[in-house]
Amino acid sequence: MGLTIHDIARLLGVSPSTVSRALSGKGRISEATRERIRKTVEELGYQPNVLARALATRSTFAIAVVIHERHLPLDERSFYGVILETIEAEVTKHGYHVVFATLRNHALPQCIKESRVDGVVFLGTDIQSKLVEEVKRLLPVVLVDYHLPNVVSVVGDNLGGGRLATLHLLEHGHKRIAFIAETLADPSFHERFVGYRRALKERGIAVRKSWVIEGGRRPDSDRIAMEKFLKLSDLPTAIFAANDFMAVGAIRALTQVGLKVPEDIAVVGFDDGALATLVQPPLTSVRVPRVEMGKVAAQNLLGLLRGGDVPVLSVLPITLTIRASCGC
Amino acid sequence: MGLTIHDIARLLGVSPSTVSRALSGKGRISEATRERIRKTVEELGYQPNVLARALATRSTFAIAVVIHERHLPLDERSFYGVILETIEAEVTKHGYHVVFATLRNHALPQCIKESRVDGVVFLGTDIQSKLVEEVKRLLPVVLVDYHLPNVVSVVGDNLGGGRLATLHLLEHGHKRIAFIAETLADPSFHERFVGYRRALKERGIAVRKSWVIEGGRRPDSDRIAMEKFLKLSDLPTAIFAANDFMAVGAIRALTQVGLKVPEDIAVVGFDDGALATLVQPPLTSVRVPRVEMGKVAAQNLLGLLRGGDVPVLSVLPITLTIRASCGC
DNA sequence: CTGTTAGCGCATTCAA
DNA sequence: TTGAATGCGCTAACAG
Repeated sequence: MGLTIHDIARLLGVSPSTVSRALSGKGRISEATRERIRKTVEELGYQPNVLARALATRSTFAIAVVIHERHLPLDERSFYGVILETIEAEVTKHGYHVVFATLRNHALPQCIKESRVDGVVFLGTDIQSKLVEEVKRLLPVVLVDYHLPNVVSVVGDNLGGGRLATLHLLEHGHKRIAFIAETLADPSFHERFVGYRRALKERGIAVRKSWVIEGGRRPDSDRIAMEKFLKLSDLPTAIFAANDFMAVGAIRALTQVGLKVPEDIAVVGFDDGALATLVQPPLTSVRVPRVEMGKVAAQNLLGLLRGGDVPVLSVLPITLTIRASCGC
Repeated sequence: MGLTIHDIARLLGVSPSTVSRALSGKGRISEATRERIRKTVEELGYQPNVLARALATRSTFAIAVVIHERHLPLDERSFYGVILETIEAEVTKHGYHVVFATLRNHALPQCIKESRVDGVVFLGTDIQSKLVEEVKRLLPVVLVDYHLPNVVSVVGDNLGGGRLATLHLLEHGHKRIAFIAETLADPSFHERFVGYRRALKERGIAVRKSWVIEGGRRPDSDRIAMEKFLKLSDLPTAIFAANDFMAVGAIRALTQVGLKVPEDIAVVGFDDGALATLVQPPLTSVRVPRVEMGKVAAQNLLGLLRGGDVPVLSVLPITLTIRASCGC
């Protein structure tokens, strides 16, 4: 703190630019003086001033991780915390920092406007493509858990996962399978629904509209959905829930009215997070590779920052974690 | 982007410093020229370069929110995501940004070393006081969910909450109340335990050591603890869990062996997060004011940055959210 | 009230 | 291989 490149230059009887070169590794410099400089830098605990460096080089060594306000709160129902944490861990290895920001009212986050960051990761859906295009003109952008044409995106295989879960229930002999979600307006949930639909189609089973149930975007979405479900005249024998939150709500609602899971009604969820092992029976759930998503997103953004070539769309493989709620 | 203070100065036939003054609001300037400047700045969409500004003023308008790696992952069991998000929302109002960082191996986070931030919020326990002292010499520091002497700290009333929960069970007529936690080595959990002990003492009931059960710091801590619990020769009639995660695990374990909650054994948790309404029966739980904690932490740090006076210890009041698991 | 001057700390030309 | 000079964009002290 306070110690500058001039101080250690003067101390060693060299010029500031020599010190700069020694530290940045750019430009030719003799091994001897480099070692001398490195040594005293070490001893004195000199820390380069990143602000000055950023001003001179026009790069901040910081990235923004931006989450849409719709995905808040970042509470027990969200898995974006894990992704954030993974991105931080990954970019930190390469000397980068993470600025955490929220996307409010579709307004360009201040940290992007102010060029406080070298690149941006957007977490979650519902980000207007116009906005993404605007940011993309300024900085490298990576989308996570969402995708847009011509923007580097990292997603889990929602469609494949939805299909996998549904096929698993079909293999258990279920032919009457309901699909419940908070809302199909959410692209991820909709993709899972398409997977469900595809699996049924493959087995020649028609989709019954009344068995596709939305609870709405609300805290008690699970209750609303299950109220609708329990009012059905001919109850399905299985439920595929678009996420674990809804699946857990389903199990609770079913248990409450005396229906046994999985004997009376089987349940499969989607996410395979901490909730899955919290319920009784333990939840069979499609595993969303959140850690991998964070890692790939970070690596892709770092790739873009280096000017490298990066796959536009990374669809990460998804697996089914089998526990008891499906009847296995 | 690219547009500088010189550009708009030249455009208006004034000097750069005049523009600077107009924008910063510092120094005297005529209302007329200020308005002229403000107008063209608006029209041209000029964005001051924060890096240059930071270099000149030595203030970054960014704060760090640092979480100890022990509290990772930031998954469905953590409530620090909410606190992070609240802090971001709060400081954003005042033009500040949030750098998210992890405390690894008790090493000073890079963003602090590099003076990328003006202040620091530490989230969670287990932060070595030596480290905090070191940071405090460099920057204003606020602790959340933890406290240290002479450091501005924001905590929930863990002791009061533990007492409240235990008293509630006592009022239900329970005299045999177990306490389960991941570990008493965690200061928050220990405080909750002290509250439990105090409540029992107040009613002249002795603490039975075998009824104070730790599951350890592990993902399946709840299972371990409940295994121990179910092996007790004389089963308590109530459980006070140090957090909702353990409470939910308790309910699951009890249900699994055919014990009814709350009829056979009552359960009270601590946190009152999203998990509490996810289980059956819904969990009676001590509400940790996470949003308030985040807000107060942010406001206190902003206060310190302004050089104001700020309370060293803020103990936020805690309430009991009564649902069904206690027998009410 | 406004313009001039001199840094903030570092990177990067260009000479030597 | 090294040093001197210049600039990154803004703020602040000092004149005027």
